[in-house]
Amino acid sequence: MTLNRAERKALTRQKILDAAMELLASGRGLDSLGLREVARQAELAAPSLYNHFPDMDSLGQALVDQACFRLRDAMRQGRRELIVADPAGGVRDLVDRFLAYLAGHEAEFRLLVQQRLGTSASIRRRVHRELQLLVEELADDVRSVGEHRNLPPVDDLRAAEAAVAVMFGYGILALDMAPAQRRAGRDRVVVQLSMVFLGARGLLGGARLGDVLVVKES
Amino acid sequence: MTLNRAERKALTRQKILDAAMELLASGRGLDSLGLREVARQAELAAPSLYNHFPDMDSLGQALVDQACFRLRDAMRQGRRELIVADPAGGVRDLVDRFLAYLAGHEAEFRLLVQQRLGTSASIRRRVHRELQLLVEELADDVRSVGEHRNLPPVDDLRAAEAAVAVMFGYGILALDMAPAQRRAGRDRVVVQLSMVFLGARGLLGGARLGDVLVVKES
DNA sequence: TGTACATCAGTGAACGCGCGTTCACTGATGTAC
DNA sequence: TGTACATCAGTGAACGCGCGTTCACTGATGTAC
Repeated sequence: MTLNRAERKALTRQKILDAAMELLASGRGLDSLGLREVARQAELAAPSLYNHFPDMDSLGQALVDQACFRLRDAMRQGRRELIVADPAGGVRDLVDRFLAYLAGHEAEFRLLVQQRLGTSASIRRRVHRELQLLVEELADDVRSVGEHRNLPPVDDLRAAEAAVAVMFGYGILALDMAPAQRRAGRDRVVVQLSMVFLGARGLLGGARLGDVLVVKES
Repeated sequence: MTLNRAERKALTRQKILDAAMELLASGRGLDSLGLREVARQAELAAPSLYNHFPDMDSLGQALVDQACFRLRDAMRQGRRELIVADPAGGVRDLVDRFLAYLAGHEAEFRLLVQQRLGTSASIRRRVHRELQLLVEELADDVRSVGEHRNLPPVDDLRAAEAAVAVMFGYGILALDMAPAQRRAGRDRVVVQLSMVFLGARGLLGGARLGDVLVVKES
């Protein structure tokens, strides 16, 4: 396992990214990271960072890219397992996947959510695009459930958007919770996503707000 | 209109807060604001700030307090007008109030949302408490609609939470939109809130995900 | 395989700069008599 | 009302500090022959 120059360089680059994530893990914001501070954490001389990133902004970009990649990777694990056979189980599974991601990638989640409102327009767009992909994948799942069960169609994109908003909203609160408390919130999110998906079917079925909905006899 | 010393001091304090908000309005984060920078914007000498705030953290607290106050103030305007007579109109009205708030208080909204994930635990709690109050007021409205129309009860707190999550999620996206585009998104949010509230009724009516809901004949 | 040269990731010293904070001071406002 | 003193919001100069960045340099790795 003797490495050539390019491989060593890639390792150092990753060491820098890891060092920056460690600093972010303490709750800091991307804007407040200093070059010297990251270098210190990575056990490198400050000027060395210039061999890998022209400035702190592009380091930030790289961090966000990495976090985006890992979010989608995590949310894809085990997708579409139960949902067709058991929509309610599918929602629970979705929430559990999200909670598992959150438990394992807290700092990255915080980074992504923070950067939806960050200073850099390009990073904001990057994160929004990533979340849009998440929404679209979820919408696909919603649609395929409906098709396999011969349910009336549904505005799946809107429903998926709302579902992601609910999950992320809970994720933000969960960052300040102890693990047990987090798990206790699971049912709450499951209920809220159920509201969204049930309501989405009802809405395209012609219901209006204020109507009483009942299960259709089949 | 000759002012005494305390009144002048209060004015200067507000001038400092306004200066800080102006800096934040350009998209900057609270952490990155410097004391000298704020002093410059407020047209004061740097040490003057110490006469009003012991440090930058407490200036941040004051900014967040102000933003919290204005958010609830704005969201209360015209509350409960239409909702009892016309639930769908009530949702539209809710969304419009939120969009009006957003249009008029962009920097404050950004500040609040950023600080849900900020460095200061006390500020995070402050914002979360404020949003919780917003949720509870909305839940009250949802409940009163149900009561006046003899609808089955509903998990109004959960529904209101989901609704606020959806609105805020849209608000974040809207910060990067032109005004016309923002208004165009109104219907999308209205649809999503309708999903939530309709689904909430269905859910407590015993429906499960995957069921088809129809309007109950009365 | 051996040798001479090129590349380039990482270094330590140095720079100028703006930061937060302190201090003694100013002068207008407020208070006591 | 007038006078003497106290208060205190705001100031300008000065401090030490860590920052981002530049530079010439080192020495291991890679390449050409």
